[in-house]
Amino acid sequence: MNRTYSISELAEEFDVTTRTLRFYEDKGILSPQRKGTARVYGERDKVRLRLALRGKRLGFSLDDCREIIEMYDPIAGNKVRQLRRLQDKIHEHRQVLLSKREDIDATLKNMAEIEALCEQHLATNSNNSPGNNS
Amino acid sequence: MNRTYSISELAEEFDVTTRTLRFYEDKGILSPQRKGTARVYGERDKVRLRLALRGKRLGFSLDDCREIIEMYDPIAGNKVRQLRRLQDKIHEHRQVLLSKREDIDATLKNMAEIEALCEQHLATNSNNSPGNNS
DNA sequence: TACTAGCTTGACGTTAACGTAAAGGTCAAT
DNA sequence: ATTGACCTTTACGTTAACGTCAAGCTAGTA
Repeated sequence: MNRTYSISELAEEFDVTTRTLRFYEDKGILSPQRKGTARVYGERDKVRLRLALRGKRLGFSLDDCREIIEMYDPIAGNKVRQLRRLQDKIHEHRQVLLSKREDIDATLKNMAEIEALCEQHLATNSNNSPGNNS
Repeated sequence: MNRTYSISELAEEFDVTTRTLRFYEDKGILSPQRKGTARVYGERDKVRLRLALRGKRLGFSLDDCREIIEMYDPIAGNKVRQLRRLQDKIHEHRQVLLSKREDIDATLKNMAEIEALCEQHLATNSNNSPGNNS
């Protein structure tokens, strides 16, 4: 249990390069243990990497990703002030995420419209289309 | 009707710089008319710019954005082959969009979980918290 | 012991998406 | 006719997110 991973193992599992993993470490996203000089990644790193890549897919910068990931960090022992700040951050990010989802839904709707036009044209043209029917 | 816009008018309306508009023209996203050497933007340009910015917010590259935008172009007169290719593109993009939406929903869910923990800690700490209550 | 596989730290190169200055054209108003 | 507010093109600069060597350490194996 509590398996660990070498840099190339982790890279292969997430389909990124080792360069990327070292770069993310520089950016404060990953912080593997060391065995001698070699990096040793654990569960925590896997989770954070997964979150970072998810953030990237949504168009967030790595700095944004780090900010978001840090919100997942242990809450226990936090002062009230810090908890309130965390709440604020959550609300901000939620707004961004919701507006992104609206963008997606609008785009999906457009796609559906185009697709409908597409099928309509295919229906009217399929009977008497000039030229190739290969 | 059919108002036109100077480059700085359009830039202000969409809160981008004129450099960005010229850059998008280089990228084939915008193609304004000319009055002398000056650019004159119309409705079509506004639509395409809006689509491009929406794509960017979702993390698409400008090249991707152009591809997507071109799917909105007039369908009339297309051969069956091209209509089928358009359908394929739509299906591809729909998959990408749907997976992005899953990422968003997963993140929103995480946020909700963190928020719950947050409020839980605030509830248990609010009575006997040490230190400042400013 | 020599070799290979895998790890390390630099450090310079690259691409996308602009920023930013330079040098100049145009047109209405003073 | 000169000023000022725009516009133009050209071109070099910048930032993020890595890619791509180079040079060297290190642990297991033939």
